[in-house]
Amino acid sequence: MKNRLKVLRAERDWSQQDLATRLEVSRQSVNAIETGRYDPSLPLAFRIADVFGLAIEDIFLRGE
Amino acid sequence: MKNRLKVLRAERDWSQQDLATRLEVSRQSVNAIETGRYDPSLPLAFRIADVFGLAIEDIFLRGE
DNA sequence: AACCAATGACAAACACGCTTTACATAACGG
DNA sequence: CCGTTATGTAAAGCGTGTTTGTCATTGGTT
Repeated sequence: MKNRLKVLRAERDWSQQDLATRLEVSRQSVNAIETGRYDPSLPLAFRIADVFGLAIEDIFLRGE
Repeated sequence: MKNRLKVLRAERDWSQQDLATRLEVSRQSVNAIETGRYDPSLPLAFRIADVFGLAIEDIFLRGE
């Protein structure tokens, strides 16, 4: 499942560690999700959406 | 994570098995999600949203 | 009463999400 | 050159998501 995390981080000038801290997950989790190695759980997806102030559908893309 | 699956099924008069078939998952998965025993994966949450023609945020509730 | 559909729940097994620890690389400022 | 920051990846371990199989209960039908 593709996502726009890298771009959204860049827009805010956040490192993977910055985002991980805000989400209260490990940096490796952010990296793994961002590089598509796995998808976040639904609760984590909600936290990600909250951190960026967007809907889940605006961050994670249905394609593939 | 609370959800509105039971109501959404009722509105459409679908059994848990009907929904499971549309989602291509087991009936037990639908039942477990519906009764709150666990949350679906993000890809499954997207399929659920698609089946009902709603946004994930309109089916799964942030509270608790 | 007997039957069947729908629902809820449990167990065992396997795949996946997420953790920590660790290592490697590239880019930057002293 | 050295130290620091950012990123990608890997292994081991734990908890969760999903499956198949099974059982019990409830409500409706015949």
